[in-house]
Amino acid sequence: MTDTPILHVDMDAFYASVALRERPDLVDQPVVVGGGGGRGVVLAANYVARRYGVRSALPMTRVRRMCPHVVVIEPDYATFTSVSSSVMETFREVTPVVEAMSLDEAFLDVRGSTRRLGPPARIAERLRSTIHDEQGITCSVGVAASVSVAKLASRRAKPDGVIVVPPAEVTSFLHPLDVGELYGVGEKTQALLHRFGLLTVGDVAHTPLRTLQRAVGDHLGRELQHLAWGTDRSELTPRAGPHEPERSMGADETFTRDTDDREVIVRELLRLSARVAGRMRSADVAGRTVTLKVRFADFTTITRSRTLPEATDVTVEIHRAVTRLYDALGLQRARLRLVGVRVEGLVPRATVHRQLVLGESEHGWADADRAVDRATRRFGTAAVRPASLV
DNA sequence: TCTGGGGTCCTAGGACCC
DNA sequence: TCTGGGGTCCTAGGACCC
Repeated sequence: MTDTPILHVDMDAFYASVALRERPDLVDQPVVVGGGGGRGVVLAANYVARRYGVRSALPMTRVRRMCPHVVVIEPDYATFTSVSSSVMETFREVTPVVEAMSLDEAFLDVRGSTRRLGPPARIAERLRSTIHDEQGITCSVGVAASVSVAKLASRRAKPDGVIVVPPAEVTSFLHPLDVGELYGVGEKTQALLHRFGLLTVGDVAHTPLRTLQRAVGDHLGRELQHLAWGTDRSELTPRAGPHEPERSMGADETFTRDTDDREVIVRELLRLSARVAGRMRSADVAGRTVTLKVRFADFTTITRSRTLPEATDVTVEIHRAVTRLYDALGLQRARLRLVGVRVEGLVPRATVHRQLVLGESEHGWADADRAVDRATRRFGTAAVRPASLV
């Protein structure tokens, strides 16, 4: 038995590390993976680039100013996904209790593995060397009794290290940290807590629950108190992939240039509706609530949603719903930066029984979609498009 | 030439029902 | 006639995570 059964394994600069396997000549140069053109942001930066202050989510325009000789590599998701699958397989050779958080990180519960493989720290090193040998990338591992402490430990261990935080050391590890380090505390909540004079995790730990809840709300207040004492969950939910099954599916796209042209916008909504509906059909789900997202040139963002009488996975129906929502906004000359389409309330398609309204005949759009799906599978996405997109 | 795209969860108010 | 909870659904926004 072990008192630190939770491992958090996190690949170091995952996308950048994978990209650099193909370009070993670049390892000593600042490299970022991300959309190079126009309005992209950094997906991952290697550690050389980080010395210039380059971080994930930074606009590429700023990156080029900070580090003019940076090398920008376009993301190759197919490769990222396949490396991720192999890494997750490696995890499962250690324990069946793996909770994947994303392509590049997962929690492992090794309670059942210590008899066979030794203490958690040894398991962590074994994982690290296997992944390094098989995939040519490094990772860091945090080991603790609970999920959030393990996660903070892996961050501290980066890059290419392991940190074990035994129960007796949890508070001395956690309490000096800034509140912003806690999971669920982002920029806004950090600023709020700082304004209340709560700077460190220790400050939060020693604040009465009621006070905390008045500041950040009932739910988050309680959550923070647990995080601050390391008494968050230690049970994992084994999951094969990052999200499974999904509660919503959506797609959005930033225009290369802001636009107020209804025709351009409605056509983009069709493209996005087709993308979302297609993914819903391949996942065998349908959904009732359709949401339009609009981001204006000044970056303010609004959403408008509509719940349909019946769940759908039909491109034309989703497109019709978001187009109505868009028209109902009554925009005049407002320039849009981004539009998005999302369908929520997903249920297995098999549970959806369409009731045809009396007097309304089946339009055949669902059949048309399935024909498109078949053609797409045979000839690729470029082969079949709605007429207005050709 | 600032600020992507995929998600999840929480809050809060109003409608509606019991 | 006045006063009430509780629960669920819908909508909009916001914060957060990777």
